[in-house]
Amino acid sequence: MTFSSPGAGPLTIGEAERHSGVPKETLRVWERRYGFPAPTRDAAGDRLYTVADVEKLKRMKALIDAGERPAQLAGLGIDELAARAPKPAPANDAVGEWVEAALDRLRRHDVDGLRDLLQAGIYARGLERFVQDNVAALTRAVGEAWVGGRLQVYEEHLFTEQLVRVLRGALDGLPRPPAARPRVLLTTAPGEPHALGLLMAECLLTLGGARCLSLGPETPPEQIAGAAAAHDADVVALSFSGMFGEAAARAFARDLRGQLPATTELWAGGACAGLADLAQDGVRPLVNLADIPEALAGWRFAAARKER
Amino acid sequence: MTFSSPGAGPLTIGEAERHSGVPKETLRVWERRYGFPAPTRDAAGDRLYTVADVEKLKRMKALIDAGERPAQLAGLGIDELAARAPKPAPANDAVGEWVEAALDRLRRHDVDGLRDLLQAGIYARGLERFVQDNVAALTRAVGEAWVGGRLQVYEEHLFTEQLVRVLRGALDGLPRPPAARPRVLLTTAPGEPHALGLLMAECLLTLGGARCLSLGPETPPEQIAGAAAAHDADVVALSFSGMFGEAAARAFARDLRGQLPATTELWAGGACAGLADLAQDGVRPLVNLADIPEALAGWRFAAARKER
DNA sequence: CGTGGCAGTTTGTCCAGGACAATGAGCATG
DNA sequence: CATGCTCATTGTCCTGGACAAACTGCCACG
Repeated sequence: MTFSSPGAGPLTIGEAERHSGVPKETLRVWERRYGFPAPTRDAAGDRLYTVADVEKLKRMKALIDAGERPAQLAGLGIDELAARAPKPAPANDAVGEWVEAALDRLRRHDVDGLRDLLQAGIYARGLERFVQDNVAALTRAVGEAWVGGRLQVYEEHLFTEQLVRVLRGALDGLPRPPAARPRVLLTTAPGEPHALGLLMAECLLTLGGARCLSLGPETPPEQIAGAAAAHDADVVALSFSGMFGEAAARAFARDLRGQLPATTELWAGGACAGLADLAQDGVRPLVNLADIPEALAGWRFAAARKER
Repeated sequence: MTFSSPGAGPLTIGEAERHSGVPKETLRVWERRYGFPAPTRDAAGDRLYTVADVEKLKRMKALIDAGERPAQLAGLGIDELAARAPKPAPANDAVGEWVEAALDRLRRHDVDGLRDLLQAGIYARGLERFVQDNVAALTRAVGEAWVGGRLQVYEEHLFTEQLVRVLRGALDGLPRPPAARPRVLLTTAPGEPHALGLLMAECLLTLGGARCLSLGPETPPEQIAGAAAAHDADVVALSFSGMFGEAAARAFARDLRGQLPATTELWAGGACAGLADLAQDGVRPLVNLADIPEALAGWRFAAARKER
């Protein structure tokens, strides 16, 4: 594995895969079919991608994950791709203005100001509404700004870091009675590194009186099943971001469902498309964050009926 | 992408890659050269790996990352692989006993007890010595226990999660004067998802009076350079875990060094082998955590001399 | 007019078997 | 003992083809 110089010089296919998220096989087949990317070759005949190639690949992947088709996208320029990005909704209400203020501080690199604004949001609206409204709107806005090329990658990293910090701090302040029910095991599938959704869910679940245990991201299914058994979990909750493939999410959830005892519920939430269809497979889809309190109430109702 | 059923049934080569961490190309070439793994085929001729194959692959990868060679390992059984794992050092001193106590709670799934023990360690020894001695020894012990098959993957996840929680909490309690110097930008290279080392470094740096800004893991080099410029960083600090390749680490550090202004120092720490050689490339290697206060003092000395 | 099934197209993943550059090991020489 | 050289080991990349799953558009039917 050589890292070459992704900043100035050309990247190998492996580096292009890591930086863009598009697998090697797919890069080669796109080249064959659509003529993009069209990398030069080094002395050994290995492909060399430019930074601009990788930048365009990232945009393409974001749009494909949002439902577009590669054949339509490959011929477009980088600015035309940005034009296809979903338009940022105008800021009309209070949350919208708050989101704009946060984005503004992010763009001006005012890290402390951003953190203060996040923290102030919690105090002003309470943690539950903050997570459900402000955080949800803000992460969407940041994602859209990134796809549209109005935000650097490092600015997104910075944003995530500050949000994690504030949410973790809030979570530490909540009471966590050890005997609370349901006991919820939180994690993501392998290949899904985004842990922010997990943290948001943990906030709402803990607020709702559940006992949360987070494994962090990327736990293999048999390990999830093992952990659920060891910790006597009533519910396993998964988070799938919008970047995660629909088919992969369904296959993973179905597989995990098969490995869990029938008495353990499986919940799945996040921005991933087609989540609602999971209901057929014995998985409870949480299409938006407001479904979490509902799901908790549902579990408690069922548990109470079983008691009798 | 199908996820199949890694718990019960056979896995495709892509799933085997995701679950074992060994790339597809390497799986095929190992099969050709060493005869392991020897997957069956489905009707279409695609490889089908068993769960046992993947389990052995995980162990092999762990040992290879620790310096063993694949040709020696491929012929061994799963128990012989476990026997090759480094022996856990006997617990003689106070830290050793504390580590044993923590491992014990982890194995008994006493999450609250583990967190209390971690927290108590901070109070008893102070954050600086806690991070330098206890956390360093504990993470090493957990890594060894995992390679030796004495710890499940999910137990390791659980451990990391609790440690992150406690360290983040401690960090929130530290004063962070906005004007403090040096200003340190923290992150890892793409392909290095482990953020624990980053968090430990952030603790020690903040204790040492530096102003830290963490980007979280996996920031591309040009983005690091951009962030360093935007935030007027005096130092960029990278963390490379033991899983990260030596050559890749060097190439990445050298590349980044070239993109940073000469007045910005570049520090690199972590368990990655061959880190010390980076000194030739204008990178300051931090071979163990105790080097961090030293590096800070060195920067302050140089900065003071420049003032005059 | 809506709905379900069917053929055609698009798309991602996998295969074989060869090649090569970088790393590490073993050995000879100063 | 240190340094340099050669050889074996190892991971990554190549080509060009194949195929199954998902999605499209179309038509017939209720």
